[in-house]
Amino acid sequence: MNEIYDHKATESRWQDAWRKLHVFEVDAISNKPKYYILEMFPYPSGTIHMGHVRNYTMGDAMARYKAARGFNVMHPMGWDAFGLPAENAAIKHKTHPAKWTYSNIAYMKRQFERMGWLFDWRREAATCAPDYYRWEQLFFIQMLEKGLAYRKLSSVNWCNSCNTVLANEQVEEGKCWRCENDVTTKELTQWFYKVTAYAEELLAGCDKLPGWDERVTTMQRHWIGKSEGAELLFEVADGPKKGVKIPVFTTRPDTVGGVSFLSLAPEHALTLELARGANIEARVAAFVDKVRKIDKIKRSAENFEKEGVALGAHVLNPVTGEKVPVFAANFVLMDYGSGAVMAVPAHDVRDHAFAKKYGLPIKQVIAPLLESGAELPRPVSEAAYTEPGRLVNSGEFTGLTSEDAKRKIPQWLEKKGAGHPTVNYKLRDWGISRQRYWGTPIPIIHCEKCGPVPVPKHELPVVLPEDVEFTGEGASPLSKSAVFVNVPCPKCGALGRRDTDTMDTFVESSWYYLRFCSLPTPDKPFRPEDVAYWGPIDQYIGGIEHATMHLLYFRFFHRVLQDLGWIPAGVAREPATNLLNQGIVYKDGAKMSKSKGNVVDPDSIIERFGADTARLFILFAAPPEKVIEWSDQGVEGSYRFIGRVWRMLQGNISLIQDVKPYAGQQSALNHAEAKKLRTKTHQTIQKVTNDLDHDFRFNTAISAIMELVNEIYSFKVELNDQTGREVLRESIETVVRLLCPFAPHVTEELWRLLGHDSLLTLEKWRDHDAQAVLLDVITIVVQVNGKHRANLTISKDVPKDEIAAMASKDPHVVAHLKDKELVRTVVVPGRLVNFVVK
RNA sequence: GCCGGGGUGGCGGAAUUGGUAGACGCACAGGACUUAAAAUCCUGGGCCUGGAAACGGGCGUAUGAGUUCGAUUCUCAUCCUCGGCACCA
Repeated sequence: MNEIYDHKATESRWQDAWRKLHVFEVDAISNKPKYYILEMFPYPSGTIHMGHVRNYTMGDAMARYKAARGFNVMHPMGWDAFGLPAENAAIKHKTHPAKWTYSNIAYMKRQFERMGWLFDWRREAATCAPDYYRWEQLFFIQMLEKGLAYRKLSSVNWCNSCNTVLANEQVEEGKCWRCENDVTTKELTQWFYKVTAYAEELLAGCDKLPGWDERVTTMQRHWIGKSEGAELLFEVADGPKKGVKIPVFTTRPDTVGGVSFLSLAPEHALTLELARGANIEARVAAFVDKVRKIDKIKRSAENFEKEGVALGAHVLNPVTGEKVPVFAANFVLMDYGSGAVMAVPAHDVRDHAFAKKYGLPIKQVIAPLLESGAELPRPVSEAAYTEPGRLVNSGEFTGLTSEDAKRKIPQWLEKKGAGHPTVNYKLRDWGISRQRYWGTPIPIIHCEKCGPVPVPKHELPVVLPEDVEFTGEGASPLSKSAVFVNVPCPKCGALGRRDTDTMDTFVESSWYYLRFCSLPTPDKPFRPEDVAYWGPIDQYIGGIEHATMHLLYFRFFHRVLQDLGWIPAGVAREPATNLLNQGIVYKDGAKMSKSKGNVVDPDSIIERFGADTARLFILFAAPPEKVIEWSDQGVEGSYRFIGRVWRMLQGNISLIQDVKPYAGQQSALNHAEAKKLRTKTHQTIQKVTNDLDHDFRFNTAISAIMELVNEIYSFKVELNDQTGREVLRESIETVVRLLCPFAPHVTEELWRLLGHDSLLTLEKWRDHDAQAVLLDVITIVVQVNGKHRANLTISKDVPKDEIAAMASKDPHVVAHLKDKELVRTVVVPGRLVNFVVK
């Protein structure tokens, strides 16, 4: 008997076996149902961290389970290999980003193997390979042709530390998502992907994703930010721009009667125009200049002091015909709606503050609909009343409810050509240009005569040049490669200049799941028939931090590629059916991070306790979507459990090695202890199966197996008890089988010690025996007035009406029923009896 | 401010969706084995309380109400907490 389990030798031996047998290599031909499981691929930073351990252990456990359940499981892996850290490392170590990246990939791939994670490595892809990004360049050109990619000068988010532009999604609380540097704004000409073209569809799709974490769909709904309202036209009444109509967007067209001024964004094209020639022109110009100098991020903070300046001009209220002044105001955003807002101080908090500050009229047009007895809100002269209500002081619309007026006023204006109902979104187009080297080159040549010209498709890929120096200074590193930059215009042949920006790395991760569907295909990004077979992803797993970044982009890209014809029309419109967002790994109350110095290195855990221990701990410590607080003692507990399972088999091997697992009927067992153990065994199968089928409750699945192990420890059997030994063997084999997805190495070894020649990883799952899970003796809870007073152990066959009679005889119950009047008896079959007394 | 989660022992967490609250694990305590320790195996435990013990009694799932024979679970209010968005007109 071998008391000590040698995790090091055992784990590497089985990893070798799995590799040699290519166990997780699958093809798109099978009579089994397909199951595409994918974890968000990692950035090859150098070594794996605990977040990876959690993410990929969950994926691996699911993949192993689903394969055992008879699915044709595709579980691929690759590398999100472009990005800034490679460039920074290049600057620091005087090496090339590619060299750094590929050596990291090699190391991390070994770590993946050491964790026992099984993938179909034939499908591996690194996004920094020209064979990968060339397709992205083609998609770019096709999107350009369809108007889904375009270039514009705009004010963009800029990170001074990363020296590059950031998408809106990459700015978190005014800071860079990567380096946490304060983000500033810059005016730059950039390439954009037109996500807004899909705004409505992406929003509607959120309702059709029942398999997604609701936190994510909620965040995406908010991010898309749909507002229904109206566009109203205010005509300029005086000055040089008399007659020009200024559109404003409002969600409250019912309040239009209360407009007492119009506010324009300082950047609005009309702001300076309207003031032209008036004696206040200089003041307005100074104000605009001042506001522009303040960073947009700071300016858009809610508590930023509201300021404005009158432009001298007036506009006509399209409903009342009233003449109201126009202001420039620092809180009006140029990039939402039309950059102009109708101000209704009586019913909007910001307008109210502004009107108070500048002494502008506050006209009430909405009166609260008060239920009797309700308190009157403060008068509008003191505070804005922002709730809906009934219209007052609104001419022919007086008396309508807000709800009716919101519909009727835009309709009425539409007939007069002064407005119409409309919808606005907060979602902005995705700025994809990055002023960095280590990314996909944007396949464009700028020509003085022809403008931006796409690189002809047959010339793709535009490969990243090698002769680039990494200094960390100045503009795009690519601009320093003369060979790269100076090329003839594909249209006119004159000397042009390549675009020296690269694409946001989120573009690569927007379609890698499609690439994985095919084995490497030199002439295509992927084969449509493979995508038709494997798509969509059945189970996607990754961190919630991507809720409004990657998870939004890849929903967009999936639709674009389907509309471009790359994805067959029959494939679902959503890329992933189910999404699990694993929680973060914490230590000492904070997310593990190098800067906080609270990182636990997975290698050290593998070394000391083995991969199975690491896997078991990370799955057992908390439900998948919750934060895990790292606990060294918890890890030791998982380690102990593996040892306990090992000894359980070692200690019983002489009793079970020459018998088969019990294969008879449950009813044929007459030994009470054996019967009990077998019931527990099959209940455990049922419980674990159920936990894995519903939301992957790994933690409770593992605790159920622990219970079974405890039960086996207390089961005693004699050598001459053949049936008892068979039941014991069945139980022990069950533990090994059920534990395999979580702790595959030790269970593979135990399977071999049980005398099997097969790989446990390739063995089928077991179904529970429906007869065995039924208890023939059940415990009924007996309550008096809802208080637990006794337990009644009876045969499951006792008829309902006899149960109460039996329960009432229990001495404890008798004591509580004494001298009381029995009002009612509640009997829940199989569960409880409750005597209600007075 | 708005939206969405969530408050259960010393800790991580269970509880078949209304039916024995605290499974399983950690930590702790006691015992066995050992010259000893480690490891291992066994036992114990929500809190208060009566009893030498066997065995009872009361209170308990953030707080307060409500529905119900019965509430961690449903309803309302309050407090706290985490996450997201945030001058979006």
